[in-house]
Amino acid sequence: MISKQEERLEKILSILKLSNPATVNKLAQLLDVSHMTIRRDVEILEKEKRVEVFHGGIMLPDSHRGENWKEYTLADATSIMCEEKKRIGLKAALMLKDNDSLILDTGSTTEYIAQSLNPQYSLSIVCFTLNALINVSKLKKSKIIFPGGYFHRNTLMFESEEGINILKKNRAAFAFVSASGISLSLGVTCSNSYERETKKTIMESSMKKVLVADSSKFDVVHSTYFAELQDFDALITDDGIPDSYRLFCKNNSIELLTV
Amino acid sequence: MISKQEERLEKILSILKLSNPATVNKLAQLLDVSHMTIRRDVEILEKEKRVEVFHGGIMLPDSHRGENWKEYTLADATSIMCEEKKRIGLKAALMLKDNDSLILDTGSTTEYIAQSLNPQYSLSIVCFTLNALINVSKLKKSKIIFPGGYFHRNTLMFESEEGINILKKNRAAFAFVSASGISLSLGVTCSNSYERETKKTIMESSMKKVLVADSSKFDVVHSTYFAELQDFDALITDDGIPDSYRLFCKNNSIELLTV
DNA sequence: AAACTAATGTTAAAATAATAACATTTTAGG
DNA sequence: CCTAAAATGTTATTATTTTAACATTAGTTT
Repeated sequence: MISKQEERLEKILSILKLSNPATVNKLAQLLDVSHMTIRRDVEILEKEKRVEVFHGGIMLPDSHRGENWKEYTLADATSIMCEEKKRIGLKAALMLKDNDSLILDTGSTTEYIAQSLNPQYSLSIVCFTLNALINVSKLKKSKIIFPGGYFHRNTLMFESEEGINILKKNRAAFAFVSASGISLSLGVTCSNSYERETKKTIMESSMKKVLVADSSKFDVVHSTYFAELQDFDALITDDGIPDSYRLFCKNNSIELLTV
Repeated sequence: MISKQEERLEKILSILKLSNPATVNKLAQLLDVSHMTIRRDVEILEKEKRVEVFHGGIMLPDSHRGENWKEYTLADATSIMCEEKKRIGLKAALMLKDNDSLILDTGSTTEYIAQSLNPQYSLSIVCFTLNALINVSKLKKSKIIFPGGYFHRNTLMFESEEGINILKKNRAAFAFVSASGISLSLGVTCSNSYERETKKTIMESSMKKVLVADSSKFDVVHSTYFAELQDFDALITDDGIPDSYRLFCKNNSIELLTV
């Protein structure tokens, strides 16, 4: 025998699937019971982790929706320089106009670019990471090229010799390149040697090369060298960077955008 | 000139992307403004249909959320033969043991295979579609190879000459191949010509070739021919298939698994 | 810099939601 | 059919959120 309550629990979940979140009163009205009954039901569902409750509403937990991004993102709201990265990403996206082509390098900053791209534009986008791919695949009007290869779980990057060959066949108006270290004396570096060939090829295939990096990356050196700062046409960062870099950009006619 | 308010509006949307829904107070605290400022901002966003407001919180409308996982799946619970496909997918996944290698073809049935793979196993997986990739990327112990290339939005498939080359470098114990038509006289067919090269190469690179297809695909022909039924070592389907195929499998020592 | 305007902040009152205690109804067992 | 227990409903209280009116601050113009 199935109890009335069990039936209601399922009905509540069904309702939530269709309109998430819902209020206690709405559920009470729909199921024709008092708000306290709904509260008691919801309490059970919450203990079983089947719903999440907050003041004013009930909703399905992330895991029961498509929303469990955490698996596919490097962009963590609690991470350092998160706000700066978001601003940098937005600034980069705003450089583009309809019908532009771009190459998106790896990293969390470039993920914010992907999130900020205008869905109304018909862009041509090349990218290399699962997090970027998931974001750009939503852009219905844009053409997506994903060179692919072997998966590196920590960076969510795919890379291969053949992927490089696909990249070499393509050209882009813009390349948005990330870095984990930028130094005036030792150049621009990243953390993983497998990134090097891709990054170098990105630079060779694009017209306007834009370095995107928050200020924590400056005067920092990582293991793998892939470019000099003067190889870039523009730099988007936040205003925490040392003055020496401002001067260097001025002297080398690198467009400096601080957000 | 971009106003402070416009900046905040974007920030609010960014925050919502990462934690949906959010309360007015949370936003006020994060953005370091008063709750009234947030309210006035949210009012604007609501008028522009960019957020939805309810007593106790603000959230992104469905279309702007990660919740629309429909973007990344071919497996629609309301589609025909859905239950059969799920059972076929599970049966296929159960053929595997730890440390096995496999190639996952395109389609909704193979998506169910991806969903059914054992996360405890250390598998080596090659796949070609975004929907499969999103599922297998969760398998933390498995190695993922994604040949990549040009994106076809309707099938979520990526394909390219270079992708084929990556595939040729790899071998797998199992290939799970899908089809949109199976006929004794006209062979095994799919709907898109761009799938052909990939499918043929999958067959060449794998030891045990398993055709996965629900019974609605039998005695059906589609535009692109890529294999004969006897090229397969096993067939997983439901028991709605015509007897002629049962006989054919027996005569050609194709292992027939019905679920 | 003064005056004006727009934006933001403060506060208190009103509306809504959550909680708790108790009343009523329903259900199951004898 | 009666009783006890469980489930549900009612009501009052408390907590939270929303609204609205007004005060303050920041930005612009002259």
